[in-house]
Amino acid sequence: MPPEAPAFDEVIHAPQRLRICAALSAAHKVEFGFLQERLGLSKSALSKHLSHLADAGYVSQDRAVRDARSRLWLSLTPEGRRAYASHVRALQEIVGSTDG
Amino acid sequence: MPPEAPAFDEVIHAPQRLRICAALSAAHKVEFGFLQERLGLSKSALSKHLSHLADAGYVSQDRAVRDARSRLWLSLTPEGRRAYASHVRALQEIVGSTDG
DNA sequence: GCTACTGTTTCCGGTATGGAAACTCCGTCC
DNA sequence: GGACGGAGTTTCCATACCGGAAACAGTAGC
Repeated sequence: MPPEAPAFDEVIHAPQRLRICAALSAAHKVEFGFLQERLGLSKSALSKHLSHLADAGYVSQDRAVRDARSRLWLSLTPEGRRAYASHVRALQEIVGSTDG
Repeated sequence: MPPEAPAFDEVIHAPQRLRICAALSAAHKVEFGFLQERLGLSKSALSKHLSHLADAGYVSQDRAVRDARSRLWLSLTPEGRRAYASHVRALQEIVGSTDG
């Protein structure tokens, strides 16, 4: 199966969501609190970004108990992985030969 | 001189401005009309984005006559090139090992 | 001066963004 | 079971961004 054409995705492109997707793409699951601390976001801001990504079908949520507390675990859906990879390709296409 | 640390730049990151910077980085000078057609932007939108970049010191403007018309030529300032390259590095750092 | 073309600025409506605070849920503990 | 506290969510609000349309300004040529 050939890779689909790069597609610039405004939902993913927003700075914080790009970071969120990058973090999620590097792992199977990531805890809400870990993301929050890593990105330096408030709970409400992170929650809103995650809702945004979930509405797009890019992120799925799971609850699990750790340290006697229910916690939220996030992961990219297959569609989310595709969209993220596609967006990264779109970025690479835009910056082209730019020598970072 | 070692390359400066990657710096994520919100001014550059906006989708259209990222494209503008990419286009400018690939050439010495680019005509307003060429940019407009290439990016599919309205005159006002492009003008505003260029003002934004110029305010940040990233873009310089030059007027020259071609075909009996005064036209605007745009180019990245040295600072603009640095900031753009730095932003691209920041993006690469974020997406990390993502296989585009 | 008048016209035509190149950009710029203003006006306006729609939307994104983020912090603070109120609120919901749920597991723990007594 | 009821109180407590942590984990996220939603609401409220204020700010900023964004883009189209239209009015405006500057310049070249007649």
